[in-house]
Amino acid sequence: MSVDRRKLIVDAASKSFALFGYKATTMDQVAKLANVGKGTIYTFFSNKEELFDEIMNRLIQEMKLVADGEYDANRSFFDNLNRILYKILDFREKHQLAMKMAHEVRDMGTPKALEGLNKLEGAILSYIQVKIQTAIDKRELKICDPEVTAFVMFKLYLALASEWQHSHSPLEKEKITELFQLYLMRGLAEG
Amino acid sequence: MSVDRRKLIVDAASKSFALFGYKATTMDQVAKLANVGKGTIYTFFSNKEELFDEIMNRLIQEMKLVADGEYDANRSFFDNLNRILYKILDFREKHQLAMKMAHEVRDMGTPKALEGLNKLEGAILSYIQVKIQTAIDKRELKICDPEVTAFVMFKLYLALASEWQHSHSPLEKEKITELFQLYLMRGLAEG
DNA sequence: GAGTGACCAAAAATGAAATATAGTCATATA
DNA sequence: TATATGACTATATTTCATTTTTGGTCACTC
Repeated sequence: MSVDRRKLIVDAASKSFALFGYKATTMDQVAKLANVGKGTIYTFFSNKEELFDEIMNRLIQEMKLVADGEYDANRSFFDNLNRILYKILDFREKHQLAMKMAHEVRDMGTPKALEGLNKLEGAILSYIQVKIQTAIDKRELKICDPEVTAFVMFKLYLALASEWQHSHSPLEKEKITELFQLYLMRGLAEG
Repeated sequence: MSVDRRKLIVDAASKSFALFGYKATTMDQVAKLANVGKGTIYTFFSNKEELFDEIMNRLIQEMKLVADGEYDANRSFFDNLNRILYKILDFREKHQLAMKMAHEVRDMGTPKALEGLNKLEGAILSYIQVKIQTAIDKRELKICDPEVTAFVMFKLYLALASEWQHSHSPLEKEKITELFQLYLMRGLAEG
């Protein structure tokens, strides 16, 4: 068989969405980047949104894979959290798509980009939530609402890994995992 | 003397900025609301921005007053934090200006609204930062970077008091202070 | 029959004319 | 004569008709 045209399209679209965002990525451009006729895209995806969905689902799946690959049921919640966080922070490039979506939502309000981000956020939150529930059952975490706790962990992650650098120099990933431990796990109270 | 025209203007502008935002508040409207000729506004404020600055400074000062009024050097950092947080959460109406600014920045990107919000955020952050440093010196808090810690506390506050309700029913203010204690102070780690 | 790009309708960008707004100042008022 | 004012102006914003771009189709090619 000849080259896998579907993969060509998905790869080209991935790059384009991450580089230019949802709106600024045109089907003509994707076709040209993938060295494929525009009509060919529509034999695999019924519209632009479906193509975008596939890319987002891939990102989500990839992050799950990274997390699952690092997760070890025999280790403690903190240990797993630390190592997964660390691994995820290594993927700053992979974050580029999510970053671009966030930017686009912020300064253009593209609805499809917002939808994609929400889906990603939802996937991350429910992943964390399950791990939290497990840790509570194992008496590793204090009793708490897993949904609120997952939400807080995610927001803390965003604050340290992304928002902080809006007005300061970025924190090292070692620093971020360390702060995570201090603030959320051990707590600030002395003694 | 006749009625205090300056106060009339500031009060009218306060209401209008909180109700309609920066951009949608016109000087004509403020003049009409204050029952004052438009030219009169310019005898007190050299332009719209200066009028807005005065309103923001009043908000900042008012919040400081609330915080300082509740602060008691003899009590613990946690105790003070809790009570101040509680008091601030009571002022949901007073937050309306800040909320409106946040909305306006989010979906119109008005630069002056952003500037105002940043000023408010900066004031809050440096206020918290000083209290944190004091608490560290008193060995009430573990040693930590007061700037990052103030930032994290502020973000946690925003997450619980504002962002959470974007996709869930709002948390009671009792719940918010309780979660603050759990996550940041005592920490999630069991045992 | 898988792959294509010229083609079309719909959406978005453009820009010029119409409107609204910040800021001024000659005049009114007390 | 101090202060207060609103008609006025220059600038910024909105509107809207026109042009351009783009998502999606389909008759045709290889």
